[in-house]
Amino acid sequence: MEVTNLTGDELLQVLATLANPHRLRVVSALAEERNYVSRLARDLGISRALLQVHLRKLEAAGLVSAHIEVSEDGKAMKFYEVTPFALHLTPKTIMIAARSLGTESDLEAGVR
Amino acid sequence: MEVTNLTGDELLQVLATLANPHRLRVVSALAEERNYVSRLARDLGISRALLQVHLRKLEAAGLVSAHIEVSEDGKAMKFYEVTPFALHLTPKTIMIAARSLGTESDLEAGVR
DNA sequence: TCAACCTGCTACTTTTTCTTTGCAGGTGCC
DNA sequence: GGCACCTGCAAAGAAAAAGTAGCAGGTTGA
Repeated sequence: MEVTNLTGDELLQVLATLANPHRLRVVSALAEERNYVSRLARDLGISRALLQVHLRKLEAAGLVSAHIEVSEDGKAMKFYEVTPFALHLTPKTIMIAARSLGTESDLEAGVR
Repeated sequence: MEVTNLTGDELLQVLATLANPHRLRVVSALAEERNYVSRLARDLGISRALLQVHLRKLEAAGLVSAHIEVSEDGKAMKFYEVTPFALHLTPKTIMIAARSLGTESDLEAGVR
């Protein structure tokens, strides 16, 4: 995942997703080891409901991925892990991404 | 400006600042050429008041800098330019930054 | 059956961010 | 003086994001 491969809107989504302390901690925790929702919530000291909201956003931005796994004792557990990504943000890379910002959407959105 | 040199809170501020289409466009425009407020607002097609708000945020995050310049005809103009920055965002760099997240602030904020 | 785990969702409130509006100051030129 | 530029700020309304609470489902094992 490279910044030069992202459209402006995608970059925007990734930035907005990372711009949150909880989600930064989630990425950090998952970078150390994959984990399942309930345990991750306990580790981070936040409610499961809140964690789920953040995980959904991270997944939507493509920063983490999940899959169900059934433990030995039959519990269905959802394991999350980080997507290996590398965003190189510089004025120049932002310039490139910004070219494809909202362009089509502007037209669709009925600015006329 | 390197991500590994930033505290978690500083990284958070930079991310939150960049996570906005207007501000992304501003950085992009200033990456091409420095500019003064009124003209930049016209170029981007947004109001001057709105631009000023965004410029303040960008400046607070250290992404742009400004200085007053007096034109030949005596007008005081505020020129902005981008700060050369390079943020390399990967799960690992985020892990490092996340260690210093909210720690002191938590104590200050009266969690005691 | 009940407890202790696992998952999911959504309606609602609170908080934060964004944007507009309107006012203030200044200069030079016709 | 009036107009065309330049700057600045802050209150207030509108929109988006964050967080909570409460409900649903499932499994194993005592």
